[in-house]
Amino acid sequence: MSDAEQTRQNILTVAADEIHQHGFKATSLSVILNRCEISKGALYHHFTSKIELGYAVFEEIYTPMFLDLWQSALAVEDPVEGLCTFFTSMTDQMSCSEVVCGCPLNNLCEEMANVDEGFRLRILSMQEQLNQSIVDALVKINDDLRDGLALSQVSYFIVATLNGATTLSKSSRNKELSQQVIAELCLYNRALKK
Amino acid sequence: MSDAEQTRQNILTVAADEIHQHGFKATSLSVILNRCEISKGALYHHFTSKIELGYAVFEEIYTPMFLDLWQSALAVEDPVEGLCTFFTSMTDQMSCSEVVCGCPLNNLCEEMANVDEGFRLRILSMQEQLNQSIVDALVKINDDLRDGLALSQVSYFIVATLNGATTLSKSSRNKELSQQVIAELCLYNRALKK
DNA sequence: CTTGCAACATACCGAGCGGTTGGTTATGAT
DNA sequence: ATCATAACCAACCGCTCGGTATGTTGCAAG
Repeated sequence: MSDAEQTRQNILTVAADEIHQHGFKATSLSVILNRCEISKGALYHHFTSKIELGYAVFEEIYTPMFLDLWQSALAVEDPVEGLCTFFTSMTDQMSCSEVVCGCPLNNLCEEMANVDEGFRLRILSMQEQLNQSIVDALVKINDDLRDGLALSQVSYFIVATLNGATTLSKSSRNKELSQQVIAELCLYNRALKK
Repeated sequence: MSDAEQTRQNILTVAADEIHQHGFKATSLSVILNRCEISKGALYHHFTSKIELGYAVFEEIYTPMFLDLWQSALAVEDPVEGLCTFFTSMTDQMSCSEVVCGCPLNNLCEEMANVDEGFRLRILSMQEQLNQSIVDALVKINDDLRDGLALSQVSYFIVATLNGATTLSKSSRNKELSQQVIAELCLYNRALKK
C-alpha cells in the first residue's frame, strides 16, 4: 500500500472511531488531524468535505464490517440459532465503552437520517440489504418455521428490537438491560419454529 | 399565569419543539429567542444555562407528556390490548414530520445519555418508571398470561422494540416499516396470553 | 537535470455558538 | 411617592467550527 493510501486509510479508521464515539456532527476534524498527526491540507487532499469523509467511512468501514458480521451469523445450518448466539455473544463480549457508544449504524441513523439525504439513502440501502439477508436465511429453513409468518416483517422486528436494546442500555451504562432484551428476543426467535 | 411565567412556559414549549426537531446540541438558542421574540437576557433570566433549559424541558414537558400517554394506554381492563391499540393508533396518526423526528425521549437517550450525566440519570429514571408501570399493569392480569414470563424483561423488550421501530423508519421517511414492526409487536404482545 | 503533479503543510477566514456584561423598564411592597 | 427587585434588552466576547488560499516537498516521467 502506497504512503498516500496508507494516510487515507488511517484517516478513515480514526474518523470511524471518532464518529462512533461522538456522532458525526460532534466529530471535530481537528481531533482527527491530531490523532493522525497530519495537517488539514492532507485531509482535504483526500476528501473534499467533512460529509464526504463521513460517506467514505460509512461505505468503506461501517458497511463491510456490518454486513460481514451478520452474514457470518446467518451462514449456518440453523440461522435462528445463529442469530441467537450472535446476539448473546455480542452483548457478552461488549466492553463498557462499547455499550455506551452503541451501534455505529444505529447512531448514524438516529443522528443523520433526517438531516442529510446522502446518509439517509446509504443507511436505507444497508437496512434493505440486511433485511433481505435475514429473509433469505429464514426462507431456507421455511419448513421448520410456523405457518403464516411475514418473514420481512419478522426480520425488521428483530433488527428494530436489537437497535432498541443497545439504545436502552445507553442510559443505564451497563449491559444488563441489553442482555435482558436480547434474552427475550432469543425466546421470540426460537418461537418462530414449529 | 403571570407574564413572567408565561414567558417561561413559552420558552419551554418552543425549546421542546426545537430539541425534538434538531436534537439538543444542534438546537440554537438564537432560534429559540427569535421564535419567542425575546432577548437572550430574558432567556438567561429564567434559565442559568442551555443545559439547565434542557433539563427543564425534559422534566416539565417531555416527562409528563410521556407518562400520561403510557398511563392512559395501560389503565384499561386489558393492558395487552391497550398497548396494541396505543401503538397502532400512534403510528397511524403520526404525520410524516413526526415520523422523521422520532420519539423525543429516545432521541435524547441516543444523543445525550453518554455525554451528560444529568440527562442520563433523568432518562434512566423515566425508563425505570415506565418499566414499573408496564409490569404493574401486566401483573394485574397475571392469571391470563402464560406461565414463566419474566415480566420486567418482557416490558423492556416491548419498549426497546418500539424505540427501534421509530428509529428504523427515520431512514425510510415513511411509517410503513414502523407499522410492520408494530404489527409484529402486537402479535408478540397477544402471544403473552394463554 | 528539469519539470510537473501528487502529497502534503501553514496560516487564515467568516460564521455561529453559548455565555456575559451593563444597562433599562416594569412591578409590587412599604 | 419611593425604591428594591424582577424582568427584560442590546451589544459584545472568546472560542471552535468547517473550509480555503497559498506555499512547500518529494517522487517519477521525459
